[in-house]
Amino acid sequence: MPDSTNPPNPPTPPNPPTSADVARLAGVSRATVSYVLNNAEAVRISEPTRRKVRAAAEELGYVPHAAARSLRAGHTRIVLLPTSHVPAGPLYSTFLNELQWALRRLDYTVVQYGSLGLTGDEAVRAWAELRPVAVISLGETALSPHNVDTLKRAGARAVLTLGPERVAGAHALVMDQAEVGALAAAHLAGRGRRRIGVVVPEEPGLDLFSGPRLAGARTVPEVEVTPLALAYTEESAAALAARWGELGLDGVFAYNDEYAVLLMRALLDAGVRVPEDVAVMGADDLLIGRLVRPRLSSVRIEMPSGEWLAGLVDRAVRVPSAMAERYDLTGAAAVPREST
Amino acid sequence: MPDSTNPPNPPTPPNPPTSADVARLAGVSRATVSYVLNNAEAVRISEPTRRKVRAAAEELGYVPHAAARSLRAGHTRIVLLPTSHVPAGPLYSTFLNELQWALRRLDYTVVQYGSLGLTGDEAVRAWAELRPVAVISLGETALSPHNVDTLKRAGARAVLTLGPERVAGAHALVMDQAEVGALAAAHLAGRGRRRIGVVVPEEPGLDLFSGPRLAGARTVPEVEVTPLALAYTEESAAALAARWGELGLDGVFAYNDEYAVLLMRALLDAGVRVPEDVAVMGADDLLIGRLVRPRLSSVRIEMPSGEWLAGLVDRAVRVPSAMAERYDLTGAAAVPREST
DNA sequence: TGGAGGTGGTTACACGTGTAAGTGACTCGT
DNA sequence: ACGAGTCACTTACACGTGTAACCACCTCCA
Repeated sequence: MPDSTNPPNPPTPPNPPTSADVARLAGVSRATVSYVLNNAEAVRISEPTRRKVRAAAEELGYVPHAAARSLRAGHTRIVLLPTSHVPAGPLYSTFLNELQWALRRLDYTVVQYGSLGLTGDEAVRAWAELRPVAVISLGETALSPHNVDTLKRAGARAVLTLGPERVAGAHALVMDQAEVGALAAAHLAGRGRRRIGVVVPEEPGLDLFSGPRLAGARTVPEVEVTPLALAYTEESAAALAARWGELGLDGVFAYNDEYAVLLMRALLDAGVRVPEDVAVMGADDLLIGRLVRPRLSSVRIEMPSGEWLAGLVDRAVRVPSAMAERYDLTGAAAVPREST
Repeated sequence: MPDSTNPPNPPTPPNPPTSADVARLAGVSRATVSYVLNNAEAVRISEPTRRKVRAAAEELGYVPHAAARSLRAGHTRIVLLPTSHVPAGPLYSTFLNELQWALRRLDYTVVQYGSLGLTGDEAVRAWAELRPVAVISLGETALSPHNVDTLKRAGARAVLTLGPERVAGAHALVMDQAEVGALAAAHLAGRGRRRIGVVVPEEPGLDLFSGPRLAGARTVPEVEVTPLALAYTEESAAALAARWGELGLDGVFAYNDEYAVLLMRALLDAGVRVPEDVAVMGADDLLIGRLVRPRLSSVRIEMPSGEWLAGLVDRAVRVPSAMAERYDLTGAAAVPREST
């Protein structure tokens, strides 16, 4: 018993108070404290005792220990969100924010976990240590069926993947980014363009999106595709615009409205006319595309709302069986404006 | 012992394997398992035994239970990041991302925690349950000294606040958003403008930034300030531009480059000339401001890098005493371009 | 031969919590 | 007056881990 005669503000706070401390101060057993503080209804505790316990807890500033609690309970309410280290565009980042917020509202604890330089297996084991009740893999690293198994053995009741294809054992939200590229290329082809460039961001971490979008553009037979690396800086865009003539392109699909606006600006500054000399197309239908002149053509994507996904996770956790294994989030449409 | 004769793929995975299961399979005691798997050097274990244990752990897919571990250890490596539910601009959101990534690299577990509709005290108690080793309050709700005390009693070795003023007991990163507003207003005044509007976003959650920026603008004696509510949509901007004439303003400071670009577009579309009729000024010096015409004047802000802040947190955790109580992150400068 | 010292383990406890099962005191109906 | 039944608690165990303390065995030297 190290703390006799509690000073009001000890210079070195000794230890977080436990329910045993509360029990001692209230003059009851630890079990009673637990019953009172958890509002147990099956056990009858007199009102005066309840007040004593609550007062003692208040005075000590008692806060239960989440780790001990979930150790005892055998499960957590942690939802693991392995994220890459790049913001990946406003559309995606808004979605992510919504998702976190909605999960919090459903009383889950959201834990962000970057996989660092670890291999897939190492990363998954690190995730499993937290015993998350659900994992939402956003596709930075594709999960193997074995990984899904590891997570489920560690107590995960739901493993969701958001990516281009489905993973065995997990619930999959299949969203086909290839279709975005295909729509863009088809739209450019419809405008009579035949030799188009596809901007691939140099920033790492976007591969999951940029790869399929490029591949999708290649599936359109009428056009010939040239990949173009571009960093999200004015210098990089100016350099690309400077060698534009020798590329011989009459259309360009720029991965994203942000990259598209950047490139279009550089092209205009270099004297290339849009859309006369080159048609420019973005994606994600961001507000910025409507604020520039000429207005940017784009591809609108149906992102699921964060609330919807959070609700899906919640259902999957509560009734793991009664869930579809695959949800198709197809829904993209070209939005023609002035730049094509 | 429910699992005799382990089938390779049981349809219902029974329970996550524990170190006791590993010990049983390897034919050693649980302590030996712990020593081997944690590479304890103080205890001597023969090489054949080590291999047996590792093999057993591998076969069972054993993953340690983080909650049990940190319960025993008496501390965690959780860094709590109470965030608001709005992205709050690219500058800030990039910073946040950097921070999370850097913390992960230092082997901390980042937990995002929105405070929902809870009161300050309730929210802080919810945070304390996780026994985080550090809390980085990003100022959504200002912490009271009592709150800081609660967190420290719960084991937090460092509480950092990022906001306009310092909180007793916590390490403070004081970044004065008022200066941003003052600089913008002063710059407009220097261009001869006297009646300026200050755009205040209608989106909730930005109050912490927009409030001080507005107040800062008001500290400049030469100008008269009119607050202007604006949502981040084209409709809202168009509506504001439509009644521009009756406002009688010759300058506007728009909180953010994004809001500035939005408003400037609407003004130009409504026939208001920039900068002849009205000078427009943004903040945060985003790339977008350099891509529009006329180029947007802005206020550049020295945000600390995420790595820097992560390093600071790490030092605060390891040597709580040897730390300054206050860091001033002042460093803003007007960046004149064509819109003023 | 016998004790000192090293080798390779094991036994036992603590961390903080939730809850099933048990217990003593009191009331009540016959 | 005495078993049955309620009330208001307490006792005891389990969750999974790390580590200090203990112990059996072997080797080596006096």
